[in-house]
Amino acid sequence: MLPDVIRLNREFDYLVPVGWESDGRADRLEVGSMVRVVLAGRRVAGWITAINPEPPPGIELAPLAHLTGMGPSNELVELAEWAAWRWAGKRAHFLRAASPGRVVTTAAARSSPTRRQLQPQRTEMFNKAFELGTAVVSVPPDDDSFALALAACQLGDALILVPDASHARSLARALKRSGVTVAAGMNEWAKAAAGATVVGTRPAAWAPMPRLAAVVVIDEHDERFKTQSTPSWHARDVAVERARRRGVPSVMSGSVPSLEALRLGALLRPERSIERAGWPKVKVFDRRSDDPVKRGLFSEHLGPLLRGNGKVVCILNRKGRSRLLACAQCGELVRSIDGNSTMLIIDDELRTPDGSERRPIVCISCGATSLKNLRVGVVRAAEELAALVSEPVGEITDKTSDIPPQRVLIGTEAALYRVRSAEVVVFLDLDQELTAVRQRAWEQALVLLARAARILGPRSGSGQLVLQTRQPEHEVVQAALRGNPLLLAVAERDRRKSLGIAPYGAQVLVKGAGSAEFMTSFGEPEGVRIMGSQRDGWLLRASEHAPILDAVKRTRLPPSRVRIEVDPLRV
DNA sequence: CGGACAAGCTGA
DNA sequence: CAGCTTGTCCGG
Repeated sequence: MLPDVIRLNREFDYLVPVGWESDGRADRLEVGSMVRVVLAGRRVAGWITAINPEPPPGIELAPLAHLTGMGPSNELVELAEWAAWRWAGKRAHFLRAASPGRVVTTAAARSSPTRRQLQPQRTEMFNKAFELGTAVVSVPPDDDSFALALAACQLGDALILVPDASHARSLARALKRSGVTVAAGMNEWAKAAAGATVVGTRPAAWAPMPRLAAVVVIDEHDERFKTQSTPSWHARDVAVERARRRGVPSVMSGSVPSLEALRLGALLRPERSIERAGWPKVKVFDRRSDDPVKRGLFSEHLGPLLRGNGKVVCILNRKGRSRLLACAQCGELVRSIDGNSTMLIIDDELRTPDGSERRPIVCISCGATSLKNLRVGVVRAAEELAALVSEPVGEITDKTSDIPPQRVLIGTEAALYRVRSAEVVVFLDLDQELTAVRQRAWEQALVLLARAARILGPRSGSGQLVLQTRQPEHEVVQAALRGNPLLLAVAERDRRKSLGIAPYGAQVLVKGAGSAEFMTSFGEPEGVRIMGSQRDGWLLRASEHAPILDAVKRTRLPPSRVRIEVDPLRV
């Protein structure tokens, strides 16, 4: 058995108490069962990881103290071992994730609803996706994913992951109406353990699925699938690996296919005309061509557009503190030579955040020496916007619970998740998203645009997406403009390949008080590049995960804290 | 992780 | 040398 003690991370052998044979407990005991034992004088919880192992010689075994209840299946115990390797965590972390929240002694009886004849909405594309084994399907931004989920259910019990709890609820309800037996994520663990289709968010990747027949990951690009705390595992990757091991198909869907997904499976996309029709009309306002004197947060073309009748949502993300500089003369953003990072004024010169490039304070496109700071607070922006449209403006942030009644709203990206529909969505400062210091900044920017597209509706409707930017030629802008998310994927792939970052290379960050000690024990394994002291830690790089993760697994953990982050979003 | 026990430090 | 702190080892 493996104790539920993270630092311990070692298995111990115990005897099955004699009494358990007669009262049936021995029959319920299997790999994954949750038990309590006495270890070094104290009672600890843990999981059975092997039955009848060869105990080490010369040790007198103690009996198990208590059979708590059901736990992860044998299959999930093995998957937990893989995940512990993949994200440099401990098995106990993942076994916890795969265990029921409350004690479960027996699986619920499998309810067999009158399996109404399903109305198959199986489109050609989804069908083909399941035949491929592992596939990515590109869907329009406003796709509700019901058809894909239903197609999966027709193969048998399906594991269906969505990023959002309310989406999970509505999808579960819709599937039930179609006659599918559904368990709601880990909350209905016992029901899932009896055999059901599971619909849930990130934790549901670990739901018990005795008759798993297919895996579906909806909006696979969504960052909510990745945990914030260490080990920060990704539910999409867990679910796809789970399907692969089980030999069942997995299909990932989304309107902005991630490179990770494209690496895992083959891409299926609708005809271009259909794909394009799913995105709204897009207007791009090039801020560089605005009157340099009056240039504020709003393009001069914006006023007439916003004074109409429909609902308007303006997005101004305050997230991140990075300032953005532009030439006061020509409006060009101050960027590095390769254009990939923005520059800031440090010690009276321009520098990239990593310090690799520096130059005097001069605009490279026009030679002017006066720059201006583009950052504007959202409160101020709301006032200016109210003046522009001559009516009150409502504000939405991540703390807003009720949507303000005003016709015109301004807010952070949270607004895109609150508002259901709108006539116009304006990204007041798209450049802020495009230049954010995150590895997936571009992908995330397009995800936001897709989110906006969802509330605006398809091209055939009246919704309009407005982008204010100084980089109208940027792939993110072009992808939205043409309703072709793959335009960005292609550009991103080339960029990441050349930088050697995920999924075309592995990066592991080692931080914390014990990191120096850890690195001594880690050594210098073949195929791993060790980049010295990044801030307070080390960055390990390799062309793939295995050389780093195998070595991490072999490395002894020092007593003081070490934080190991696999494929960090910020480096 | 947390307990056990050993080696090291302090003060009378 | 008791009494306490700090370090290292180990659990079935």
